Amino acid sequence: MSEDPATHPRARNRRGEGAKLRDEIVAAAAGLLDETGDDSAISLRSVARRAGIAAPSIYRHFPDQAAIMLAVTRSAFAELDDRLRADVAAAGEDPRSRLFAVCDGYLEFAAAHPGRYRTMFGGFWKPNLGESSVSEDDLATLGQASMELLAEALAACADAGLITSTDPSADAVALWLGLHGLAHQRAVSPAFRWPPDIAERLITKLTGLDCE
Amino acid sequence: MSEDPATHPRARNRRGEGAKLRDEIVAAAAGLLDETGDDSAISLRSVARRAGIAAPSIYRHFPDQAAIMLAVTRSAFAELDDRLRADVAAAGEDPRSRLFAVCDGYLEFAAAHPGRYRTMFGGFWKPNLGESSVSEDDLATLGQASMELLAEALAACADAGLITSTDPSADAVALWLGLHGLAHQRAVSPAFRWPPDIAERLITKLTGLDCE
DNA sequence: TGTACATCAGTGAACGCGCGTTCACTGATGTAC
DNA sequence: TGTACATCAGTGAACGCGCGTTCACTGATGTAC
Repeated sequence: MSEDPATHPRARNRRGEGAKLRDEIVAAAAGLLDETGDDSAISLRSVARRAGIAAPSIYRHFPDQAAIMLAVTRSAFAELDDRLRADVAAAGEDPRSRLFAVCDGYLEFAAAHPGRYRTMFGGFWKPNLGESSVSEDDLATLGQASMELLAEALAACADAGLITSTDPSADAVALWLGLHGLAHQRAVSPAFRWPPDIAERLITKLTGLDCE
Repeated sequence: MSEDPATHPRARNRRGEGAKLRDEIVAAAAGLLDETGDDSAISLRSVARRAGIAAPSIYRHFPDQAAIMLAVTRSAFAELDDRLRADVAAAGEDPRSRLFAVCDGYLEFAAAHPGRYRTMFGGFWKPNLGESSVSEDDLATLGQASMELLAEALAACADAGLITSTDPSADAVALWLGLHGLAHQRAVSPAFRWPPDIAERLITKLTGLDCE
């Protein structure tokens, strides 16, 4: 990362450390996404260029180009999940603080990585299933962990009597949809004049809790 | 439309009616979007093939490929706006019915044309501004009409005392974000097990009105 | 300790493809005289 | 009314490009003896 690939092509890994390149490839793709915000800018060749390697070198680590996209998406979801878990842990024991921590963390992640966020949830890049190495299951399980984290935080508020809900898991989906709508659309249309308190407004309405 | 372009290439327009082809090109692009749901499947050449014409014929009507995307997006927004206006007019004078008519119409449009919806709001296909014929203003004004329609319907409910709002226009944005989150994510992940009442749940929370 | 060799990380050249765009054109149709 | 001609709608061939992928390869590094 400290080397400029254009001038110092990159040192080859030592024997037995070839797997390191795999991570560098994923990082290069994530970097491209964050910078261009356009997943059509991610080609096997552009990722290779950015990683400072020849295009065919990718095939030692990924069977095809869809596999790179899956790997970068998976790693982005894992990063989101880690972040949310850390946020909720840092929020202490109060269910209400924990719920807000998840919501805020979610929105901050999307704001910090709009390009990656769009790729995670945009539903484009979808490989021609069957022609590529990526299966339907690979895609279906992607957002699950973060969704469950949100559902747990909301259920804890219901258990504590802070909110009343006829169906906490459906309410969690509704809350997530609102967060997603905001996160996604802010990534897509940063120029829109968003009301400054739009996040609090949305969260308040969807959780039934005041933001204080 | 009744002709199969593969077998009957299409009759050339009469003199003075060349502009008809413009509409056919836009319709072909919209058709591709609805069928494939993938805006990378829309190339100048794929649109030409579908319209039953040679690729260069497009240049009589559009300066470049970004202009086609803008035209098809514009026409999709116009279609959505027309639909919502018709729905709200059909709902009569009750502000509450009118508001629900806009919300339901919005979600139905997205469900009926998921591919087009993703292209309208997905924020991909964004042309390299400056290199193409499409300007930033062209993009900024796109969703405005429908957004205003929603804001008016919500403001009418506030005026009628059906809801209390500290800021009706910000609440309209929040409501729209929820609708968009649901519309978008249903288009992207139709396989997810959405709670059956998710739309009512979301609209109830965001408007502060019961769906009865 | 020295050396032959298998393994491993990564490369360079080439392929066929679909793309956006350009160019000079064709042939039907309406119009001026 | 007939005919020459300008206009218009649309075409076919070609271009250069970046793409994903394949192939046979290179050269450094660790290991067996």
